[in-house]
Amino acid sequence: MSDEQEMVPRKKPRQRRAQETVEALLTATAQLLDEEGYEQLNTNQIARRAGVSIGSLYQYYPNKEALVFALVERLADRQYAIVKEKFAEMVELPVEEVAREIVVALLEIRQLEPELNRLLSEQLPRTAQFGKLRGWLERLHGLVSAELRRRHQEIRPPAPEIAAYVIVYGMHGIIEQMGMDKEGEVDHGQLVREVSEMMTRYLSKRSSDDETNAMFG
Amino acid sequence: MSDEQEMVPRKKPRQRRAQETVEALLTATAQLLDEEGYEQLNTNQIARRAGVSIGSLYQYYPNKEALVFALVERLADRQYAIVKEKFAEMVELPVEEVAREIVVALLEIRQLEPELNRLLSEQLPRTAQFGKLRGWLERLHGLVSAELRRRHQEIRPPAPEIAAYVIVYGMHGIIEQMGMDKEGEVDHGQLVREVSEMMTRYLSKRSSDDETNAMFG
Amino acid sequence: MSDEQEMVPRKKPRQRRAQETVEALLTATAQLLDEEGYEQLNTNQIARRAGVSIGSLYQYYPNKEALVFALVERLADRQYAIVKEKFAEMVELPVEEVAREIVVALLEIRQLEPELNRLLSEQLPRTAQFGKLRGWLERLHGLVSAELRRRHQEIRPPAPEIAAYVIVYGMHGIIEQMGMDKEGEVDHGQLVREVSEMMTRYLSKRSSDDETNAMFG
Amino acid sequence: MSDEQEMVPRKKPRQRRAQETVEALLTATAQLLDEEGYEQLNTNQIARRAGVSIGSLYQYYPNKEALVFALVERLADRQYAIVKEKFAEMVELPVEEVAREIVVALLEIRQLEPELNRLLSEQLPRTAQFGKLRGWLERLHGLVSAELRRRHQEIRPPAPEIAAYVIVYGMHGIIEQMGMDKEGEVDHGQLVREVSEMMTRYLSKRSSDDETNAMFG
DNA sequence: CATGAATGAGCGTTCATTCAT
DNA sequence: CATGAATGAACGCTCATTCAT
Repeated sequence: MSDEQEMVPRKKPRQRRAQETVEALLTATAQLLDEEGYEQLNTNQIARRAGVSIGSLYQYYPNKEALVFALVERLADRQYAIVKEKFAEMVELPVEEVAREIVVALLEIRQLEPELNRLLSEQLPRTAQFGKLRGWLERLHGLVSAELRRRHQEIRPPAPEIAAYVIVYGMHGIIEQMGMDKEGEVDHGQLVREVSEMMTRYLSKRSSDDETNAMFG
Repeated sequence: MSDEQEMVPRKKPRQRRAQETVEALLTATAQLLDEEGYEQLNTNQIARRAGVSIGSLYQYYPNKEALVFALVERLADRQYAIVKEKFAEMVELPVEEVAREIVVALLEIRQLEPELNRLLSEQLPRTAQFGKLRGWLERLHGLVSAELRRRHQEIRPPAPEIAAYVIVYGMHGIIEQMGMDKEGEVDHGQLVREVSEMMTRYLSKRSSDDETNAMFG
Repeated sequence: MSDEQEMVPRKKPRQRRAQETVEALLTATAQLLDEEGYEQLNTNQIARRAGVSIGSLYQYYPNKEALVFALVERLADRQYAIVKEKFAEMVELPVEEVAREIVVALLEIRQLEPELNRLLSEQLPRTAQFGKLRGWLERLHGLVSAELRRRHQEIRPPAPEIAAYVIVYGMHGIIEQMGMDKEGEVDHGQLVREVSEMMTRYLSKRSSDDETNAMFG
Repeated sequence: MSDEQEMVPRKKPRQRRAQETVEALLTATAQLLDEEGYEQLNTNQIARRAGVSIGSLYQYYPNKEALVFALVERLADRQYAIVKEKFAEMVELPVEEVAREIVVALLEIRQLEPELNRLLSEQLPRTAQFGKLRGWLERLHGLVSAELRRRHQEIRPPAPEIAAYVIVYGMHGIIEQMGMDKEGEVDHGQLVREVSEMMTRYLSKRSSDDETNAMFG
């Protein structure tokens, strides 16, 4: 249906003025995506808002998908870069702080561009063409799996992939909802503490291995 | 642009033949939503696929949003009905089993119509117009909050709303990802056990009350 | 480049008013082809001239090629029908009258719709997509070959295919030019006589077989 | 729309590098005319194929018509030059050889650049703007008329203009079709002999002067 | 009520052409 | 003179919607 080629920019901007044109197009795309939604988004409108002729738009992007894809790609790449960096700093920390660090890192990432994040996850279909939007979660899952495997003696959960899955996608569900909350509806500070607590408890060897029986002794 | 009125069917089908027409339209809508995506969806195509004239389609639905909205509404209502029923059964159970029951209930709900669920959460924007798609989560959050408040003496977390938030949206994040997993990629049985463990531990009074500091003494 | 499908009408007009729409479109196509040329021809203009909405045009024809193709096809079919009929009448005639009859028939055919004929052969590219425009000449070549073979004892030329080729395409070249002549530039009556003479002489067994030597004894 | 001025190159290339640019543009034009057809032809594409910037193209030609016109003009001029030369050699020959010589000359001309010839007569509209493409035929008609008038005592046909018309356009029709034949479909050697025979017989005083009636006594 | 022909606003996209660098 | 970024008129075509039959 939509070739890989259709997602790819048509030509790289070489001159500075071309770079500015591209920047204006992406900014306008983000704005209109917010105001109108993905479906109503259209190239004529984007060009007008960007103060650029429709012809120039088509010099650089073959269609609106490609523009949105560029937005997604930029964001995903920046977010994954941050995740990787955080993980490098994490190797030295005790496991209980790791849990909290992941929570904080995911929040920070979301805060990097909260509007764009909200926008893209609200408006875009979660289809293959925008896989990168969620794709960085898979990469994060890989990192967390590896880290948990490295620390398997310090933690409880048997299979690192499963534990990482629960942590990454569970936290993502919470954070995504936080991104949709209206101001003051929920206390995000408290939420962060509770999410950390949940993750820490989940990873902890303490408590009991035989779960509920021991829980309420 | 999308008034509340625009979402509402034009008239209720009274005769049986009319009921069949509506059914055919909704089935065709679901099929084409899957095959083409929300954006490409169009009324002429839906009518053709349903074996119904375009004029007849407009007898029952004023536009394509209304068709999709009907799909969403049906599903959301059926899902919330199940949730309420489960909760009625839950009041008698010990708290640790409540956690597990919620997990199981959410999975069951997702399994009710897994394809339609995947379809709708993949293809539709998460905007106000399709709020019902996520809206039942809010209602679930209300139910869980109430239940946790009722049991606040049995559990650890201080604020029931916060705890319910963490549980509901965390689990939803995990289950949504499970819905996207390819066959055999992850062991869903193990996942269910681990998610239950996580929720149970999170609610448990044991371990530490003063959070992580006390956890690893 | 251009699929066979692209040439084919989208749907057959069933109702009378649809038939009128199609007729108006083809008439407008012919007019504008004359006024503007094939390259400048465009669907919006055709629809406007036909007094029909652009949407209706696209209900019946997928693009301008298909419209022009329909024009070509109609003409080619009518012309070939005439040729076949003429040939049926010709079987009884002596060979020298056959030559004249072919000349007259080709002229009549051209006179059937002289403007449309001029138009199409002036404006259209002689590519595969409009092959039918010249295609009927091939069919005519087949008929003439067969007739000459049937009469091979009455005529001179050794190979009927070659003779038919010379006659058909030679005459076509002359008639095509006649179609382009401005009024009064050349005496078409005289031309017809001379062309007949040429063809008759060409087919005749008389004169000499060893050509030029005997010609001017 | 297409002023005479629009057909004319903007400036003559003086330096050698400029001459190469023009050459590259015309070569690219011919290639793309073949690959895409006249309608799809466009200046951006021509410039790209020629390895020249679009700005440079517009230094030399004001539009795509001018490029194609240049191609036509070159060919027409070269072809007419050959015709004139042939005719100069022809004045001494006996009339029967003249007929054969014209056939041979027309074939040679067509063979001069068979691809370009096929291309241009296939792809271009036969309208005033490319009149030169057929225009040399008119000039040829003039030459043949004059030659036949000069020799009117040696030949049969009453009016030299009519005879020249029949000969020139008849032969052109045959030769044009030969240019479209697929390899091996028809024996071109035999065709040339038969065409010569036809023309010779047509011009010959023998046989009958009073046309067909006398032919088969 | 069902049908499907007709409508036309409006988005998608191209490409001839200009002009600052 | 060459370059190629930018322009925007204008054509291609779809699809939601209406309405006569």
